[in-house]
Amino acid sequence: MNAVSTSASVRPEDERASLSEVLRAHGVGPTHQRIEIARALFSRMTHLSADQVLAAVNQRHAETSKATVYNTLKLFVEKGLVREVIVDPTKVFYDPNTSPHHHFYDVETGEITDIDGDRISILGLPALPEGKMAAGVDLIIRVRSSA
Amino acid sequence: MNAVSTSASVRPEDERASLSEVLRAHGVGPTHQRIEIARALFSRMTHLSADQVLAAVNQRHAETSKATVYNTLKLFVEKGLVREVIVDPTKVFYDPNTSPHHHFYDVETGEITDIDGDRISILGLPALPEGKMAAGVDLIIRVRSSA
DNA sequence: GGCGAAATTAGACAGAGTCCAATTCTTATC
DNA sequence: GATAAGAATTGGACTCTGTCTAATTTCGCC
Repeated sequence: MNAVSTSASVRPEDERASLSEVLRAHGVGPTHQRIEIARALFSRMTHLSADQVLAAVNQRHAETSKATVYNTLKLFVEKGLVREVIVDPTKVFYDPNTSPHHHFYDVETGEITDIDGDRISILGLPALPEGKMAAGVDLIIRVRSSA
Repeated sequence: MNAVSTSASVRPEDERASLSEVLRAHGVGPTHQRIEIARALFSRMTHLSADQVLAAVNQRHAETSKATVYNTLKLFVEKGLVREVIVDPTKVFYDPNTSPHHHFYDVETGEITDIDGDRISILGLPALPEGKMAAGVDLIIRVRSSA
């Protein structure tokens, strides 16, 4: 289950209010733009790149600048609202699913699919380097069409 | 053990000849530039970005263009001479170690360290998506200075 | 409503990587 | 060793993602 559930019966103003709550709960002051960006991510629950977020948010009429999208995504990552997924050398994806999980990455189509973290154990990891602490474990399985 | 061992006693012309052999063995026609790029990677055995390779190759006097470095690194990846390591959203690293292994990535310093693949088992991986085959498994442990 | 702080903005900028048409090199053949 | 055909290399313009900045707008609070 995730931070925001988006059932079909939620009235738009209630959705905005509940997104506002979620932002506040994570120490993020809610603004129009941040709420729209959060909605773009949480209502889709897929992995979006910054420019996909920009396009989604400005779909009807432009309201949010590129700078704000980048600022906000960075802020959301810091505050733990979304996770960065780095699998593609040309752009970063943002993942509204923050529970521990891993990814399939289709190198041909660019498609990213979640792998539930519960089912996976990684055995035999060596000790972390001296004076370091873990900041995240990303397991990425690259796949392509079978011949 | 790796494709090319570089002991201190190897004469430069022998090193070039043996790199030539390695390239041919992987279906890559040897040229001056490709040999120099291979040497930059294999003599260091560390993870280099494209522009670090460019700088290394042109250290004494410029001899190889940016386009060639990019073309060649892509070719080396296709032919299995080096592996791409995608951990940093701003640049790709190239890893001359092609045996199965994983990486520590220090998010503060950018340092990349190998984790021997022999010691690690990943349990519980789900079936690959329909019609897909694995193209690589990358486990990345992000680390930072402990508080 | 008004004020100070925080957020947003347009657009210039930076850096990694790509593309292209012209040139140069490799290699196979003689 | 010379030649010709194909392969590789080149500079430089270009694209794209992401950053920066100074000016403006909005937010939260009294």
